Amino acid sequence: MRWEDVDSQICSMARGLAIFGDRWTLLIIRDCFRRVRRFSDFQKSLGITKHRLSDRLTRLVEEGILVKRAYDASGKRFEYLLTEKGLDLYPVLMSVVQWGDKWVADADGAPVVYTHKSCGNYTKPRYTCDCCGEEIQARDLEPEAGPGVTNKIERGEALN
Amino acid sequence: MRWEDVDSQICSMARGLAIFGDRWTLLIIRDCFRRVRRFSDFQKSLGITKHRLSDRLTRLVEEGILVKRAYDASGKRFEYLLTEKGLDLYPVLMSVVQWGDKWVADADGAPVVYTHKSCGNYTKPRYTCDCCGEEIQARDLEPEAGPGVTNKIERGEALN
DNA sequence: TAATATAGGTTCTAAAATGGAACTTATCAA
DNA sequence: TTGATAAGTTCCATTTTAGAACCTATATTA
Repeated sequence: MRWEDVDSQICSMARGLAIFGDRWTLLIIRDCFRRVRRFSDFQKSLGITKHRLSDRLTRLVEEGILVKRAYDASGKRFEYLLTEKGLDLYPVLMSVVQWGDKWVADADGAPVVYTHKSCGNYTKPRYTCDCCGEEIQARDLEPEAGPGVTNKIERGEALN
Repeated sequence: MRWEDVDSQICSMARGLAIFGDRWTLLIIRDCFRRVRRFSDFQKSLGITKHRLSDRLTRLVEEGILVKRAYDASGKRFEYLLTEKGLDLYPVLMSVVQWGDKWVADADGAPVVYTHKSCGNYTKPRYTCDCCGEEIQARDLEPEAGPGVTNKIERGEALN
């Protein structure tokens, strides 16, 4: 199977990764969360080639994760901003950061720490159950076919 | 910059993505969480070529995310299992799944739903502050240089 | 016992993606 | 008026990927 066809699966991970699961894309989005907005600033920050950057930004705009907006009167210089769809990727980034802090940071510790503005404390966000508030790990969950699958079966559709 | 050099940054995201931020790798890990263990089963499930799969599995073993273990007496057939380092990637996968359920699932809804075993309810895990329990979004956090940066500055080291 | 299937790969080739450098076009600043 | 900056595009060499064929060892079937 070609990578470009992975999004044909009925799988939210496959469809998400088809958009941002390749080289550079999530690092570009990381920079967006750090308020990097302009082509040349992405390039300096990432060390990516202009060609690659141009390609990735275009795709992220097509996918509705970024919007491209002129930032000066000439209308020829642009900035790239996260949409709501893009902002919703925050948990993805934070979970990568937390994994990295634990497993691949050097001995000094985490490069960045976070204060939770509303409670004023340093925080290490956790994944918790929205019912009972307990922390969630793989073994705590029991997966089961959801409507995205069962509805299709009821209608007698193939699941590819 | 070459992709293979991104892990030289003092950035937990860059270092994490240097390991699993390329095509296929996170989908292989997804399969591990679904209890896929054998070479041929990964191949059927993913539709990836054998060459690519072999390459990715080898790297994941080198990185300590999977272990390779013989599963029969001959010692010539193997299974790949998540280590603790690999199991810790669960929040990364779940956050991708949840983003995908919201933004790229088709109209029927989520392909998979999850029951929290200990409380018995369907759950959509959330990112919450480990101090106050509130849900966390990008705008709720104030990032700041952590020990991984400040210690190096104190010692007068360059930050590359 | 011979033939076939299965598991877990490796090798080969063509096509696609990437990295690096040079070039373009338009504004801006001295 | 000259040079710098921004936001790209074009070209080419190198790397990565997809697809198919091949290989080796064990297990199963005829």
